[in-house]
Amino acid sequence: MEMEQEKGLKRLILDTARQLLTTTGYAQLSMRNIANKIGYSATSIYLYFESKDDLVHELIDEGVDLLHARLTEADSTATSPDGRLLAMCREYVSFGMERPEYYEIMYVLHPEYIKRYPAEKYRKARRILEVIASAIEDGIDSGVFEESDSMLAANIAWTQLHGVVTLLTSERVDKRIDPNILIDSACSHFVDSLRRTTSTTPQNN
Amino acid sequence: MEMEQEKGLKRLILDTARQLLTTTGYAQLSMRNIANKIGYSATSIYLYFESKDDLVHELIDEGVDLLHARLTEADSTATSPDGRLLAMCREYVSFGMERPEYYEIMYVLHPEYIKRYPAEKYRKARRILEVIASAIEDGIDSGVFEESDSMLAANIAWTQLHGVVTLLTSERVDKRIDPNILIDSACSHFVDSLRRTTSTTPQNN
DNA sequence: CCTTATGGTTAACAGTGTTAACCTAATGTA
DNA sequence: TACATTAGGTTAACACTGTTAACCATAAGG
Repeated sequence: MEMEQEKGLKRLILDTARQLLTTTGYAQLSMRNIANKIGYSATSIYLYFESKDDLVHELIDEGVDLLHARLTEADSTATSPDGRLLAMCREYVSFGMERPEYYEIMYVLHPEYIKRYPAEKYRKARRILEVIASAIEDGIDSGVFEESDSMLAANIAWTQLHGVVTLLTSERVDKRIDPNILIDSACSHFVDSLRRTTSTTPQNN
Repeated sequence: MEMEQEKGLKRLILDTARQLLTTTGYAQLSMRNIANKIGYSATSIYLYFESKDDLVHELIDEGVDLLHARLTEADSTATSPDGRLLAMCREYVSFGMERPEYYEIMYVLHPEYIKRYPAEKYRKARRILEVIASAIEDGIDSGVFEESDSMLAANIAWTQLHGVVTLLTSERVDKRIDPNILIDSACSHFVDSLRRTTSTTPQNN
C-alpha cells in the first residue's frame, strides 16, 4: 500500500505528462502545466524526477517500446523478405505520422537531449534499427537483396524513413505532393535499391 | 546618409544574429544576447523586426540563398546526368553538415515557425527542390533514369538527404557507422533507384 | 519523548519573447 | 522664433520557462 502511494504520484505525473504531450504537444509540456493538472506544485515533480530531461526520457522510452512493438508486429504479418521490409518501412512512417508528439521527443528534439540520454535506454532504442537490419539480412540470405552490410543498409532505410516523417509532419513538403504517394514511393525506391547490384559509380567529368 | 543609418542598425542586428547563430547555436540566439553584443537594448530590435520569427526568417532566407548557390554550383561541375544528381546530393548533405545552425533554422525548427513563414520566401525556398528536380528531369530526358514524376522523385531525394543530415548532426546514428560511408551509400542508393524500372511491388502474403 | 525522515510547499533566480509607457533629440511647419 | 510631430531608443513590466533553497507539517523509529 505504501509502495503504491510512493510510486503512485510518479505514475500519475508520467500519465499526465503523456496525456499533455499527445493532446497539446511538446511545446506545452511544462513542469507547471503538469503539476497544475494534478493539483500539485511544480517542484514536487523533482521529488520523483531528477529533471525535465529525466521525465522526457521516460516518455521516450514508452515511445520506443510502442514503435518497436509495431515494427515487430508488421514484421510478422508479411512473409516474403522484400514484403517484410516494405511493411516495416510503411509501419515506421505510420507511427511517425500518427504519433508526431512521440516521434518528436524520440528523434527530433535537440541533440542536447540525446547527449544526456542514459546508455541503457540508448541500447533499447537501437533495437529498432536491429529489427530493420534483421529483415534486410533475411533478404540477403534468401538471395533477394544484394548488399554486403545489413546494418549500413538499415541505417540508410532509417534516414530515408526519418526524412519522410519529419518533412511531412512539419508540413514542409509542397501541398501538391500527395503524402501517401510520397511515402509509398520512398519505401519502394529504397527496397528496390536493395534488389539489384548497387554502387555503380557514375562518371564525374 | 540617413538611409544608411536607418537600415544600418537593422543590418548590424542581422549580422550579429548570424554570427551568434553560427558560433553559439540557435539555443543561444536570444533578443537580449543579440542586443548586448551591439550595446543596444533588447526592445530596440523590435523597431526593425516585427518579432523574433521575423528576424529568424531573414536568416533562413540567407541560408536558402547559400544552399541554392552551392547546389547550382555543384550542378554545373558534373556533366553526366547521374553524375550531376549525385554531386548535388552530396553537396546538399555537405551543406547540412558544415552549417548545422543554418540547416536547423531552415529545416528542423518547429512547424510553428514554418506556418508563419511568408509566402514569398516560401517560394524562394522551393527553388532548391526545383534544382534537384531539373537534374532528375535531365536524366529522364537522356534516358538514364526511368521515372515519370520528376518532382516526386526530387521530394524522395530530399527526404533521403534530409534524413541523413538530421540524424547525423543530431548524433543519433551509431558511432560504428562511418558517416562518410553512410552519406555516400545513401546518395548512391537513391540515384541507383532511379536508374532502372521501379515500383516492383512485392507480394504481401 | 525526542529525533529523523517523508512528502510536500512557497519564494526566488536567471532566463525567455513581447508590450506599454516614456524620454530625448531632430525635424517640419506656422 | 515657437510649437508640434516624429524617429529612435530606453526602462519597467508581464507571463512564461526549468530549477534551487528554504521551510513546514506529519509520520515513523529509537
